Parts: sequence; structure tokens; C-alpha cells
Amino acid sequence: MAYEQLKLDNQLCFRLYTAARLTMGAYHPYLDPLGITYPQYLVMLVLWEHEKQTVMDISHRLQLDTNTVTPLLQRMEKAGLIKRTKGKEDARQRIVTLTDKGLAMQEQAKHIPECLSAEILNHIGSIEELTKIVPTLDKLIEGLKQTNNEH
Amino acid sequence: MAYEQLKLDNQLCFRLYTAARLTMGAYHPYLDPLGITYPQYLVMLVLWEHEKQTVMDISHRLQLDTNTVTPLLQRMEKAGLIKRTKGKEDARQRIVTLTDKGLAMQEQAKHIPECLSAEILNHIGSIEELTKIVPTLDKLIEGLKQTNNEH
DNA sequence: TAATTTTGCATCGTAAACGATATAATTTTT
DNA sequence: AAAAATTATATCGTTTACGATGCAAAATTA
Repeated sequence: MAYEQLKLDNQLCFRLYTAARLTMGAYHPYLDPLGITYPQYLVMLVLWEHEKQTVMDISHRLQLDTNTVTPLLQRMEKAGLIKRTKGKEDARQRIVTLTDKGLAMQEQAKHIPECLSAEILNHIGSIEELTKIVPTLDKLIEGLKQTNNEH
Repeated sequence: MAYEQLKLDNQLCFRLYTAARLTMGAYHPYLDPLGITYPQYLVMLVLWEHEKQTVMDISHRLQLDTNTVTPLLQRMEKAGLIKRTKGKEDARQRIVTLTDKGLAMQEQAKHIPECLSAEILNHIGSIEELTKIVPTLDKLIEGLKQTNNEH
């Protein structure tokens, strides 16, 4: 028999892992019509907030490394959502900007958050219960950033 | 400027996504010596609880599809952690069992959960705050399972 | 019993993640 | 200024995820 602490039901990380995957799945019906994936949607959110950003700005914001973000951006450029131009002052940098198509997509996307809230609300009862866990998740994320930096 | 609801900081899913990734990163120093990845660790947890399971048992337990689990199990078999035998009553099934090596790994792994708790505790203050969000995550997961089944 | 459907698993293709490494441009040091 | 170190991004290889499809064994129906 398993040690108590090794039981799957006692694992917080497994819950986060599952919740994250299933939530991404819930976005599918809304992102498919736009032709983007969930990570690409996150990049769009970042760019809709600030039009002009470097690869590093984006990867910092999403807590992803450039080796994940670069191919992501390359695919998005291919899809005509963004442009990647060489930086003028610093030629190492790549400046990422939205195309007209990328900018226009914001209008189609603006209802997605409320659609998702409504969908979850159908099955869970109260959205407040979910917003209540946000500060804890933020603390966890901050803690993990430090933990992971130490190794 | 972005619509308020489209701001990254207002996205619960982004938090789950980030928290899950960073937590998996925190497991790295403990799983590397064992030569397994986090999803493989999850499979081990499942098998340590019940020695003998079909591919479907495991994929149900982890909320993953067989097209994810099968290659995972193939790699784990190659690594000598599990065996996959054809089912006797039902020849379609694959019965997954632990090898001696896989069973023995439990002893090396039994301290991992407390190590991780301690590590997080260092940076976050109280573990209770984390356990408090578990019921909400469970409700969210259950709700999302249904939501995703409808589409 | 033969035909059909369903089920359990596997394979394929694509997109993430991420460690390791490479490369070119900038900074810092000598 | 030349050399060394750092920085920003990109490339490569492996492992996940997951939609789509295939296939053989069982279960169901005709």
C-alpha cells in the first residue's frame, strides 16, 4: 500500500495541473473560431495591453522562457497576427507588434472572459468562491518563482 | 487600450497555468535523481496505490486521454519501471504493473511531498492557506469535466 | 451466426514546454 | 581599442498534450 503522502488525492500540484489543462480545454470552443491556441491567446492579451514589446517583455510577463516564446511568436507571425522587427537601438532585440488582423481580433475576443465565467458558473455555483483563491495562487506563484530561481 | 476583462492580471486560468508549470519546475530537483518526469511521477503515484491497472484506469485517474498515456507508458516501460501485458479476459486491454525497480522507487520518493511542502513553506508562510483552496479547485475541476464533456 | 457498433488502445501530426547549446550584438573589463 | 563577459534571441532534441484517425477485440443487434 502507498504512503499516505504519496496518494494522488493528497497532491496539490496534481489539482493545479488538472485544473489548468481542463480550463484550457474550456477555452477551446472560443479560441478555435479565432484560429489561435491558449498560449497564443495569452500572447495576444499581453500585446493588447501594450502594443509594442520585446520577446523578453512577453516572456517575462508570461513566465515563459524565450525558447518557448520564440517559436510561438514565429507561428503567430506566420498566421499574420503579429510582426517581428529588429530593434533599432539594440539590434539583438526583436520588437513584436500587432498587425491589423491581430488588433482587430480584440473585438472578437472581448466576450470570451464572460463566456467562460458563465460556463463555469453553470457548474460550480459561485464565481466569488473562485476569486477567493486568487490571492493564494498569486502568493504561491511568487514563492515558486523564488524557489525555482534558487536551483 | 485593452478591455478590462482582457487584462492578463484578471485571468484565473493564467494563474492556474503558471502555478501548475512552476510547481512542476519545483519537482525537478527531486525527480531528476529518479530519472522521471512529473507526468511519469503521477503515473507512479497511481500505480503505487493500485499495483495492477489498465491503460484506461490510469488515464481516467489522471484525466488524460490514452493518446497521451500510451506513449508515456511506453517510455516508462523502456526505462524499466513498468510492464505492459495483454489482458487475459479482454484482449483489448493492456494491464500495467510495476517492475521491482518501479516498486522500489517508492522508497526513494516517499519524502518528496514533505520536501516540496517545506520548500514552499519557506516562501509563502502557511501551508494551511494552500490547503484551503483545495476544495475550490476540486469543485472547479468537477465543473470543468462536465463543461468539457458537453462540447 | 453474420453484420454492426462499441470499446480499448495505438499511431500520427502539430503545438507547447523546457534543458542545452549556439550566435550575434552590446557591455564590461583589461 | 582589444579581449572577455553578458545579454537577447534562436535552434535543437525530448517529452508532453491532444485532435484525428486506425485497428483489432468485444459486445450488441439483426
